[in-house]
Amino acid sequence: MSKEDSPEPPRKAGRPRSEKARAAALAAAYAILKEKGFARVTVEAVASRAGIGKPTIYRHWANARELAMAALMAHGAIQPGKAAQDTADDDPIIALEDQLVAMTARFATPAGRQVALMVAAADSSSELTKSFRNQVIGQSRETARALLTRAVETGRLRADFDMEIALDLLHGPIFYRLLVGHLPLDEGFCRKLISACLRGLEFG
Amino acid sequence: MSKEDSPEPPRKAGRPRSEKARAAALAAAYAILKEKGFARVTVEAVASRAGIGKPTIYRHWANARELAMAALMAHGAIQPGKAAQDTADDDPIIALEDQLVAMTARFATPAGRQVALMVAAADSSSELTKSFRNQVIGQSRETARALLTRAVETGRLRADFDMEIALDLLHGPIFYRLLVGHLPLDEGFCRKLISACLRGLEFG
DNA sequence: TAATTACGTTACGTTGCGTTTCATAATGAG
DNA sequence: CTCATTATGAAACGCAACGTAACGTAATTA
Repeated sequence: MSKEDSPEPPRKAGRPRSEKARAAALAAAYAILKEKGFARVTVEAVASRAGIGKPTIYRHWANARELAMAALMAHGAIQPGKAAQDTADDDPIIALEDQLVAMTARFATPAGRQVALMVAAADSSSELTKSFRNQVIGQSRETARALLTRAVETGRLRADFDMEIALDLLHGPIFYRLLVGHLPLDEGFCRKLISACLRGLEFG
Repeated sequence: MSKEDSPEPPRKAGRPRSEKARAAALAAAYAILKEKGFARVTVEAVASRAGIGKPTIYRHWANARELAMAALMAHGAIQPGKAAQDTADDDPIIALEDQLVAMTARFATPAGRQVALMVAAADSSSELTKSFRNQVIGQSRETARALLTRAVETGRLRADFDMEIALDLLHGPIFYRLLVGHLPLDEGFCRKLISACLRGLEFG
């Protein structure tokens, strides 16, 4: 259920799309992305570097932003790091902390900030955008959701909170500091944030 | 202490900058911003509409983004709404709720989303960006900070939390939903968010 | 073999950028 | 008053990238 990419290849008439050209475009886009940043991933630069034609790129993606998102997804540069699950302590709370700290560290870089910005600025109506959003933010949410659920089941947390709100509570402030940049986004902040989420501001 | 705009006008030699041209640019930029959105605020469009020259615009602002930010600030389109303070209940917690709900309502629009996106995407090294950020997010934070402080003083909240963390806890998730758009950003969310912040996820 | 579709190349028109040049206008200094 | 200084609007520039169209060619199905 994880890969229903092509239910069936209906094999139309005519010359098939070149998978080689597609892969070359993704590779070139990813290379430019890493070397020169998001703004330099232009259709013309990718076409030139990949040795393919511009029209071919437009046959596969709507514009350079979508191509950049596709390149990031294709190269798995957004994966939440399975290390989080390896490090998973018996205590789901500690595991949650570790996972959020790791996620923060991955995003608190110029490249990570660009990825977050791409999510924020992307055209919401595009299917590719939705996939990208799911990879960038959905993954971390699902991991956190599982840990919170386990924490509730083992009696470490109350059970009467709204799960989506809780996830926003944990992730929102990180995203906020990352993009607004009003205050530093470091591990100390991340840990204090989690602590505050758990304890709340009121008297117990 | 609120307007130390020009400590002194050092009156250099030569023709002075045309305040009329400056105002025309800001007005035209704001009009285009409202009518056609942020992306259409180009230096050429503003110059044409304002009846001024492109070089004049570049003499005042570094690029179209900064001009757009300046236009928004000049027209006070970002003010936090003093209504929040008027509505201020005796109970600072209720006042805080009202203020955050009002802020959310203002931002949960296409225009508000654009403003948030401008903050996120702006060049952090620019002074104008910092001013803009202060107007967009600083204002609401200061209001919330005052209310939280009052709530602590009147014994409604614990006093051992980190104020900046608390402010991020309240604002971050709103900003997050606004820009990521994974789930709706409405008043119900806003109120549940505040409730969760106050209570925390742990047992009391 | 014919129809169909994608390929890479090349070229096109468009938009917007940021800069330069120009003659002209407005100010302060001498 | 005259001069140096600086800003103005107008026009034009070269640059980059956009997205599209026109080719002739290659690959595939019917």
